[in-house]
Amino acid sequence: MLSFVAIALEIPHDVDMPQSETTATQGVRARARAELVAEITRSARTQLAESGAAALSLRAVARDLGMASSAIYRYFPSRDALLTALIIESYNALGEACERAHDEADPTDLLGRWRSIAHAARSWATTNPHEYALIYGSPVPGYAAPDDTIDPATRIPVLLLRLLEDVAASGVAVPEIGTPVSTSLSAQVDSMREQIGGEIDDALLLTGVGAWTLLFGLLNFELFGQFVNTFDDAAEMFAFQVDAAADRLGLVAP
Amino acid sequence: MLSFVAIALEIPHDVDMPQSETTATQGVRARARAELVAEITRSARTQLAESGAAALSLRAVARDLGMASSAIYRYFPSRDALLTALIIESYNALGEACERAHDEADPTDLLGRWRSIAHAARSWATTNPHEYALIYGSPVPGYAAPDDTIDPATRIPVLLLRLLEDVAASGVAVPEIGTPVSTSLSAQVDSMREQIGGEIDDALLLTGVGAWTLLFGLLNFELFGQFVNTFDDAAEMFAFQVDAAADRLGLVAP
DNA sequence: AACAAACGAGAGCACTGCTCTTGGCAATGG
DNA sequence: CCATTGCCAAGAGCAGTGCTCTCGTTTGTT
Repeated sequence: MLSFVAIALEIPHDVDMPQSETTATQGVRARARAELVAEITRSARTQLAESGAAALSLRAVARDLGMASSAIYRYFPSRDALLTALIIESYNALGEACERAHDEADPTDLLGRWRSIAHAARSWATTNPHEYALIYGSPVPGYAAPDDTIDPATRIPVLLLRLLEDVAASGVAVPEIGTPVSTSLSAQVDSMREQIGGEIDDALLLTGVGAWTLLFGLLNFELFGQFVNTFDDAAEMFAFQVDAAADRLGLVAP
Repeated sequence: MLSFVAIALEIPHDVDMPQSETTATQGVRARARAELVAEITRSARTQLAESGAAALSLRAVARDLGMASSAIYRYFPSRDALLTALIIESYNALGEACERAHDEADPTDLLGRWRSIAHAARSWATTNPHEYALIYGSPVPGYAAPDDTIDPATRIPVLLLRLLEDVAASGVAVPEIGTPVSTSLSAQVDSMREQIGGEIDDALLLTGVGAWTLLFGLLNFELFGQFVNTFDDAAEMFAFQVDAAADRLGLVAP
């Protein structure tokens, strides 16, 4: 059967589980429930890491946990809900890995911070390819990402925006872009700047979006097999393109 | 039942179907077989376009064609084989769309040729999102792309390389890259240049890879929902980044 | 005409997500 | 303190899937 004792100790990434607000006061009932939810996601995460998202089976996690498949539905209303939990976990794991790498870098070394983020992202993606595919690959069939996922998904953009703000504040000269910004695009950038409330000018922001897009374009190409037979050691190509993007942002070693 | 007559007329893209080498001489048997294969892929393609790859069901196409599900296995050994045929078709459709757009542009207008390719790719991707996801999204579960797919997949890289060769031959000054090329990466580029046999120097080739990666990174972000709530009109962002990449390649309007 | 290969249909297996019902246990209210 | 209410696990069952095997039938070749 289930062993409730050893479970609460090993919840890997701190994903906001539905463990209400009370942990001990609200009785053992709610706690056992939270632990079981964690146990289900743990088993599902293992299955995802081994075989990928499409092979994730509710019945298999039920077997793994030694319970009836129908009992899973007491904790997750559908397979998509379980997948959503895994998506949120993956976004948070990737975001946390990048944030930690970023925060370990010298704050005054803007180039080092950018490199840390980029290589942390690649490191996480290559060691967790199925989780990466889950969040940056094609969305699962007819599955629309619920609102719960957009917040964890913004961790990396937010992190990059923090970096861009420091770039803007540092006063380094961002290379000119030889491309005019249409009024429509400028309006979009304005509304975006309003949301984040920083002081990043159009050129830097748009170049940053390009760097962000290139970063994950590289990871997609590497992990989804577009580089095979051509750049089999994608690490070198990745490092180069990351540095090239940094150059466009005006990032230089201190 | 099946209507063999009207089928052979509307095979959309010229995918190399297993129609042996003889079309009329080898009897009606082989022809009926080829037509049925085409009919199966046609139905599967419709189902893919409507509901996505994961929802593609062999039994559903069998029902659509009015035949037993087991009969499908006379033509495709597995569901993955059917998916592979659709992947090849999609690669060819996208490649052909880009090639046609490219060939319609003024050959001396290098910027126009790049823009044509990029916007043709986006146009195809946005009108065929499920097909796009099939080839540029996460690979289906434990499914390894067979060798038949790598050839159609190279159509776009080949097309871009053709363009880069003309850029190199045109003698326009490609902007310097402020990033050193490691010896290991240089070796990879050398072996790649050996395969394609052109005269594109390291900087141009690597910048081209960056442009190629950025192009599909943008499409992935747009189609897989990473731009929602931020750049809802991804067309503007796409056009800007495409032009910015062109600028890095030294492409200018004639 | 005889034979062999290809073929379509059906039954069946193991699997999936999901629903409904049944019976037991825990937490709370009178 | 007992009874009621709600939570929970389990089982059966439904509709669907990919895939296999067998069994007649059709088709093409010798």
